Amino acid sequence: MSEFTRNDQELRRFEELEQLRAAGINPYPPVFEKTHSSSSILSTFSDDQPEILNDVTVAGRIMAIRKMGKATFCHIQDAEGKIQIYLKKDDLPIFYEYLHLLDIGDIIGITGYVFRTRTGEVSVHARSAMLLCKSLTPIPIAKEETDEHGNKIIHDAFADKELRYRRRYVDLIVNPQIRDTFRKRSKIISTMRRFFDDQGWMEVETPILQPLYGGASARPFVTHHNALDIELYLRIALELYLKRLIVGGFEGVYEISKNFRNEGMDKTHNPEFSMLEIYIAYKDYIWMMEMTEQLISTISQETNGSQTVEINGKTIQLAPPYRRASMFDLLSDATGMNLRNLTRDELHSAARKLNVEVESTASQMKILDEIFSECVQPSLIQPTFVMDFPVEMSPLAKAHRTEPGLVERFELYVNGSELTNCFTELNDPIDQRKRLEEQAASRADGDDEAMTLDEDFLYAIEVGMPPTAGLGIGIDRLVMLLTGEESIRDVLFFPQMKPL
RNA sequence: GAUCCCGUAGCUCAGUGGUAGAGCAUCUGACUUUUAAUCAGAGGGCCGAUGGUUCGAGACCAUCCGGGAUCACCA
Repeated sequence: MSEFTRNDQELRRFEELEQLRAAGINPYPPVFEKTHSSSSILSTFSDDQPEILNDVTVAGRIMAIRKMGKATFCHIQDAEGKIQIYLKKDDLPIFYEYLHLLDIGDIIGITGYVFRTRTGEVSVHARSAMLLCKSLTPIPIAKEETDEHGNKIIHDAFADKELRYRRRYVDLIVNPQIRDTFRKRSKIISTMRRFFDDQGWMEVETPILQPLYGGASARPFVTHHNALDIELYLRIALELYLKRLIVGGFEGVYEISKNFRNEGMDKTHNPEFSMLEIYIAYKDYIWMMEMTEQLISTISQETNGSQTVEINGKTIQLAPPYRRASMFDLLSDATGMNLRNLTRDELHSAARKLNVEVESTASQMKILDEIFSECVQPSLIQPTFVMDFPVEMSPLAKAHRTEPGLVERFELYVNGSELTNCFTELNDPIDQRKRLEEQAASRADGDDEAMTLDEDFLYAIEVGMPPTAGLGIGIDRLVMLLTGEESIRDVLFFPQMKPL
């Protein structure tokens, strides 16, 4: 980036690097053996028995230097936090000679004993010190102050959102509190895996590059395979391949992986995003509701040590059971109208009465969806299973066992947004073909998000899939819920950005 | 795609028509338990880009580029 226009601070660091090399110091040694982390020292230290920590070796990035002539204090930051280092010229005659060549951002290793300073901070008094990595470009310096009320004040924080996303590695150094979000993300996914593995369900991998895409309504990314000279699509969902594996005889399979959708970006959409999909043979969506409750509450407990989360002053209760309500009951509760089995014209006039704006060309499903999004969805703060959708909205879900025109499907809403999607999977090959042919027809009519007709998938369903329940969870949104982050960009290390 | 806001030093920001500023960071000096260390001094800028108005533009106008927020699209 600044490859050709180094600023004065960078140029000076290059000079320092040469001086260090000239002095016989390797600025990039290959290995360093730590014995302690910053947090382990801080939690172990005892004023009564300081000798317990008489010989510790720590390493980290220099975040602050306070030089006082023949003694210097600095703070180093490692994966777990910061600790103060006390460097005294008398104890480190050689290291102290080139201390002036070190900067904030450099990584050093220290061996010494732990003590408490006069002002009360547990610190490492260095007996030896060495440079582990010379930093050639300055990082923004955030300074923290604690005022008389104990409030933490941060000065000169690295706050430019764009730069923070583009240079996440700097963000992670300078704003280490965001590491917690990503630790939680990792914990959420590992807890999920363990939950499934404990049940004997198998993690699988299916193609990302697909000759046909399906399993959701979305526009795909297109790429090209040179050797075969064909177009390939980046998958928009995992569903159709995972169902093929249920056909193949596995009775519980799941995949946690990226999906790709070629659509707009905003606070809840990134072009690539992480999904869990899981399919369990011989189960239905009622069973899957209970499983989902157990899964979400377990993940919350493991991640936050609690089954409630606070978001914008709202306390959200994630302990089971969750409210269950049919889509049309929720609609009639919210609007005072029965919207089931209405014609398109009737739905248009209902939308007008409700002040819900819809395009004049909107289909029945589109209008229902709009009314639901406007009138019902924002009120679904506590976890709610919204059940039993119109068949036209769900071409891969099984017809409802008692309600004509509906399918056995639920979406779990929490804090006003959709978190999961589930159905009793359609395994009637005749019905499945009919539904996908209808999709193909609306596709031919210009709906470029309607599903494509995947003959091989239909063949698999004809071979025969046992009764099966399937569940999808948007991992990023789950992470947002459990970390309180309001933008998907804040739960992705490297959100999609426009190229510079 | 629409509307609003933003773009000035490495970072955070001030500067509403008259010689480019502050704090931190950086450099020099002092200081052997400091902690936003302190004290004394110094360097650092194509004010996002281009065009215009003006005697004079960082500021006003236009266009463009980049970003943010809200909305629309999108599950």
